[in-house]
Amino acid sequence: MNRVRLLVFNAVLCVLDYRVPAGMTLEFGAVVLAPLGPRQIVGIVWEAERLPGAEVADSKLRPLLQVLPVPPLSAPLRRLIEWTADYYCAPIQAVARMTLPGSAALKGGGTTTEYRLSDLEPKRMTPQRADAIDALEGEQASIRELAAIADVSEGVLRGMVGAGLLEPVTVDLDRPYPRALPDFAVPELSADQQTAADLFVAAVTNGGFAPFLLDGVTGSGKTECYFEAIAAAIADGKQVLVLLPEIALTENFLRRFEARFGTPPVLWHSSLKASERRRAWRAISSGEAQVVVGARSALFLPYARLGLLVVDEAHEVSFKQDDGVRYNARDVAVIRARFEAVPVILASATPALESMQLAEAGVYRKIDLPARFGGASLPEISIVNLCKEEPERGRWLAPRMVAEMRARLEKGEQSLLFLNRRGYAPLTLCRHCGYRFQCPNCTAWLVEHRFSARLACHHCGHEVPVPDACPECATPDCLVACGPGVERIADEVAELMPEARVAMATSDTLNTPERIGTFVEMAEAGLIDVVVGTQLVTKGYHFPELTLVGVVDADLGLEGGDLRAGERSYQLIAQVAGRAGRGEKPGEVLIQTRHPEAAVIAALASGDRDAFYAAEAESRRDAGAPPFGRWAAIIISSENEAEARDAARAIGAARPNLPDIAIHGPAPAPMSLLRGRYRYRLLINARRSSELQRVIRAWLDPLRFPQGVRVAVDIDPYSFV
DNA sequence: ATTTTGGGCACT
DNA sequence: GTGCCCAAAATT
Repeated sequence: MNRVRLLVFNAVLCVLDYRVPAGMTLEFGAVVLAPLGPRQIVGIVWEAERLPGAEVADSKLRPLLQVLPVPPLSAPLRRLIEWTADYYCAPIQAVARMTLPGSAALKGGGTTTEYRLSDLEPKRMTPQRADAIDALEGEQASIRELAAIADVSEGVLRGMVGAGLLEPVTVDLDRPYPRALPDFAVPELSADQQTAADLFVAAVTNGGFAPFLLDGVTGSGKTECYFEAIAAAIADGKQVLVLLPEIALTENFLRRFEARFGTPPVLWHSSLKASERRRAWRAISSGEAQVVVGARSALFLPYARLGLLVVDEAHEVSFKQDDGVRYNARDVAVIRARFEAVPVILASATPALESMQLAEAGVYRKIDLPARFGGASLPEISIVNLCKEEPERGRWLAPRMVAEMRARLEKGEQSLLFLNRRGYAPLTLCRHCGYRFQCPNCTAWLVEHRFSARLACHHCGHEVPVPDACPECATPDCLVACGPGVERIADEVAELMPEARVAMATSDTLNTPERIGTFVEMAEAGLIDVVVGTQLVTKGYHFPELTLVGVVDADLGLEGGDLRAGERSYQLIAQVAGRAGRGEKPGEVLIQTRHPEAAVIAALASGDRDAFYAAEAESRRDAGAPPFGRWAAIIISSENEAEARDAARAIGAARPNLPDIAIHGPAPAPMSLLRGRYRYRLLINARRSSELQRVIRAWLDPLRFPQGVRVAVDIDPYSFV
């Protein structure tokens, strides 16, 4: 009797045994189609001893239907899936699901029909058709995508297909990508860069696990260094994965990549269209995709010949996924490199404390790139103490900030104001009765967006038009905006310096590649005097005339008691400071704060990064926080408040009593209502040596909860909401 | 998660 | 007995 154990993508079933029909050959990792009741499901053939499950009698087993025509998942990837599920207390099938595309992409082969403008002379012309013909010049895509591009209905385009104005083109779904050329444009490197690049290249050529921490200030040329490692890998026929935070912001990165290798990389991110996702997945799993640039979800794909992993901006908190499987892509990338026996490069100008500690402990090899490439000097940083230099009433920019901006304007240079808060004002209230606009689905104020005349929740997307009168007391014109957002700062600049050309750079204004492109072109051409932006502006842009960076509120990120708040503030401000003086002219940075004595601010002002890490390490040691101790959170949520509370109490009642593990709660989470779900939370603080995951599993596994109650475990949480 | 089943109940 | 609704059981 030939039986196999499958890992199936089903929340409850997880493990199912099947009979192998005569003539079917299987290996571990094979992706197969199996019958389940009247349906068919996809499963992965797994080592039975690694997937615990009750033995089912041979007589109950049904035969597998077929082996799907994709390469089997490799042993290192299977071990990575097991490790991730184990470490993050996540269901293994939820982790495994991240490696496979939708089931259609597993079937292989196939074509799709796209459309483009034909040469035919239009007989009947309508305004919509004229618009479409204008907008679709040079485009080729599905009807739906063309309709989005031209901003006309699909009906209009179908009519044009009928009239022969659009012609169908049959496209191979799995058409190959253009080849990246390792020697397309080999750059001149500085001595420091060359040393680093040589080390990376040697590590790639030799193979084997080799973790590097590439530490270099903004503008020191980290990218060029690891591009050489990429070149070595693809010259060897190996694949490379480059993980980046927020893939939408990589226009600049892609241009640099194309300039170096002659073609763009294969992209992987959440907003790929189904056909693009499928094409990329098949190229990745077949080994044809040479360099994949992706967001954290690209980490679990089944690379056929992985030779190098790069995590750029490795300190970024967005590598921590906060829904579904709560993993940290930076940490898992190092584990994957170990299982695959390949080098991994973590690149950052402001590495996470955890990474610094691992480098100090000798686990990572630390490579420093001290100088700014091209001789540009680091900006001068000074502090504006808002307690002493107060802005005028109702304003947020201190007189010194305004004076410096005016000086830049007169010289024809640019200023950048950084405030990590979208919209006009974070809170709106009624002057008459004190009513505050709150999100009905979340524990959060509604943020006024004056641009779109709406009040919006930044957590769930809830939006209402700004009303004329207070909804509580019906007093007209009584609403006051409290606190600043970037829109309000932009207004303030426009009032103070009416002659200045002000541009806002937030995810609300720069939400398409076209808009980003226009913004960058205008800023580079000197058509913008002042940029007011959120964290969107902290990386990637290089404006030669930018000589002043103003941080509007350096204390903003320090609120909320998040254990990484200090580090995150430091990183954000250091990154945005790095925007100043990247050209010929030296840059200056002004930081507005009410707490100039705070460790973060003092370290920024003195430029003493080591002092910051030392202070941060000490406060983490005191708090038992990583890397000295460990934190975990259990988050219980339900649409029904009583159910969530009862489940949280049941978990609290079953808490283990152990000497080296402290358990706090359950208590309502700081955001006790999020996207319509009531949330309770327990926090667990443990010694580094404790077997935290095993304890949590033994604690939660026996408990059962009503349907609708979700219990999520967050190991090494970043967000404490 | 999805599908099947079976019990309880109203109605013919 | 039949149809219908909903909860419980089964799915390998």
